[in-house]
Amino acid sequence: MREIKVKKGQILQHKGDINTRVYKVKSGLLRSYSIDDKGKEHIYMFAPENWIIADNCETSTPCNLFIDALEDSVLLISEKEEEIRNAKVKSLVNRLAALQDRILGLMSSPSIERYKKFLETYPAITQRVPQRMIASYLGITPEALSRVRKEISLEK
Amino acid sequence: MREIKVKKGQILQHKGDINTRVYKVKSGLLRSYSIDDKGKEHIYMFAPENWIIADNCETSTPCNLFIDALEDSVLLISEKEEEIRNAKVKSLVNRLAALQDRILGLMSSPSIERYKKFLETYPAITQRVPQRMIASYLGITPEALSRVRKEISLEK
DNA sequence: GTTGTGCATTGATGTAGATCAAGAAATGAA
DNA sequence: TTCATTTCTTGATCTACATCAATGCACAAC
Repeated sequence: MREIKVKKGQILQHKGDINTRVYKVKSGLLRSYSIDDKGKEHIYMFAPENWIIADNCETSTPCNLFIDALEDSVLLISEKEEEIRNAKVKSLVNRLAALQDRILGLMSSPSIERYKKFLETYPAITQRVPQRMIASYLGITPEALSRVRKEISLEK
Repeated sequence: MREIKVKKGQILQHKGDINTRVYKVKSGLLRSYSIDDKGKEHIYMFAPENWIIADNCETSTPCNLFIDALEDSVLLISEKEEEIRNAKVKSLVNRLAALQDRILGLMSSPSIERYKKFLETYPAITQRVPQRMIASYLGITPEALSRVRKEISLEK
């Protein structure tokens, strides 16, 4: 378990790496994302202070995700094996609950609802990343998010 | 931890219930699903033999999911608290990995790719449930799945 | 200052998949 | 068996969101 500092833009993990590390964010902001066949980025998660981020793939298989820093950050790095020994079941179950919500949202809610929920759930993130990244997290294009925001502003 | 038998169609858990139970399937097949504002069902998961199924919500809060039996089944019921004590971190991490795949698939793959992957990943389930339920799991309508299947049959 | 470079917005058009409606085929019950 | 119910398919139309393209803005580098 050691501490490192990374600069904004630095890539910690590439897709295809065999990476056995887990990152805990002490300060700053990381994200994980995939790049699809057409070269499009899809953000899987944001990790601000006190969050833990890693690819959930098997310890020995190549990662599916990239992880990089959206802000200058300070991280604690630990090995997955160690993490598996220390992880609290409770916090994993909470994470399962969040993913369940995300899946059901993707299947049943239109983009405007997903965006409103994001604003409620992660108000701090909204201030810290460009809108196109929120769009990517929501599974829509920046253009679509821009129109959603316009529609919300007209509702008021 | 007790064993019960349930008939096909029997509902084990309603959305809104405070349900602290976890079901392990000894034989048969369960599913969990939500119903959205427009009354549409969205299947969250299928649980065949040896799978564990439950709503991932907080122990004390109302569930988001329905759980029912798609076949006559034999189940082992345990309490969530007990389950949290006994759960293996490894199996939870595997589940996280599966959900990660599902989310990235919903965001980046067209329905035909999601269906092909489903066939590879859960070939047994395909034989046991009506197609409209697979459509529901994939986040598309039965009509759309029917057309996807037609397209696949023409590819060959 | 000027000249990028990335981001947000807006408009025009395209498309995957939804919805609606009708038949056909399979399944189950009496 | 027959009748009813559910499931699957097919066609016509609709819509949410994507794509493509142009413009305006902010902010950083020089």
